[in-house]
Amino acid sequence: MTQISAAELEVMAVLWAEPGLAASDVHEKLGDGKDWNVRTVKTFLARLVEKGALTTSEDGRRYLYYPAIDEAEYKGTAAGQFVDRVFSGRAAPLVAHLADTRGLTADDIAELEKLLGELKK
Amino acid sequence: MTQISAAELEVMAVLWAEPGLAASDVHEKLGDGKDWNVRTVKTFLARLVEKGALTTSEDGRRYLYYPAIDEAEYKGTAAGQFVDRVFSGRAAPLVAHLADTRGLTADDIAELEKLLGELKK
DNA sequence: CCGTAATGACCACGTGTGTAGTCGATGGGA
DNA sequence: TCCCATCGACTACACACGTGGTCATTACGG
Repeated sequence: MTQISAAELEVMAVLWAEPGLAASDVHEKLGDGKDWNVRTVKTFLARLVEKGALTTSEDGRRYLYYPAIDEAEYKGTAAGQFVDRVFSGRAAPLVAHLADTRGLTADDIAELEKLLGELKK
Repeated sequence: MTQISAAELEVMAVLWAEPGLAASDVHEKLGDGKDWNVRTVKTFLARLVEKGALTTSEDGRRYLYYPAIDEAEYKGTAAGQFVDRVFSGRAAPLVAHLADTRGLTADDIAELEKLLGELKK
């Protein structure tokens, strides 16, 4: 599984949210904050296709892009790798650190409790 | 804050666990699994010093290396960045994904519950 | 005392990544 | 009809990273 870089991941996020966009559309959606040249965005799209993370369908003389990997699956794997890399595989300290440095909201805590309740079953 | 790469982080882990080692000691401690050439380890050490993540003290004709950044602080920041990058800043989905793809152990769950109990206060 | 092994300083090199430019084709508005 | 904006294809390039080599020096065991 070739790695998806930080910048490429932002492109994936756009297409996970709204599959079937053309390069210029992706560029537009990214506009918020990111001010990448449209050619830069096209480079990322091309690399993601090369990596097998996106597929294309032709639409006239342009391409529409679709995610070829599942969002949930990717994120799960990424989370696992991160926990391994930084926290030696232990999830609890990760949550502790998150709580510490950025403060979990009450909502986060409630959500986590609900989650734990389900996990215990 | 220049980024610390995956390989460099393993070196940091050794020195966080046991500060004041020489390059060859670090190489030895890494032996487990990693079979990096001692020169490779030295490259990482040098780069970490350059990045300001380590400091050195001379010990005869060699250096002893000490972490210059705090472990907990680094991990907290890294966790925050990861959650931002991959989970749009939401911690709960991250835990959900971890639970999903790698299965939290009963111990993990217990630890998280304890943590949440404290956070609620 | 002498050679060997280890040390730091510096160098190398292929691949990935962020950031874009050039070029030839082409669809659409003036 | 004709020119421009836009598209994909290809190219560029500096810096990071993983991996390790060379070289001159020096401490230590025999």
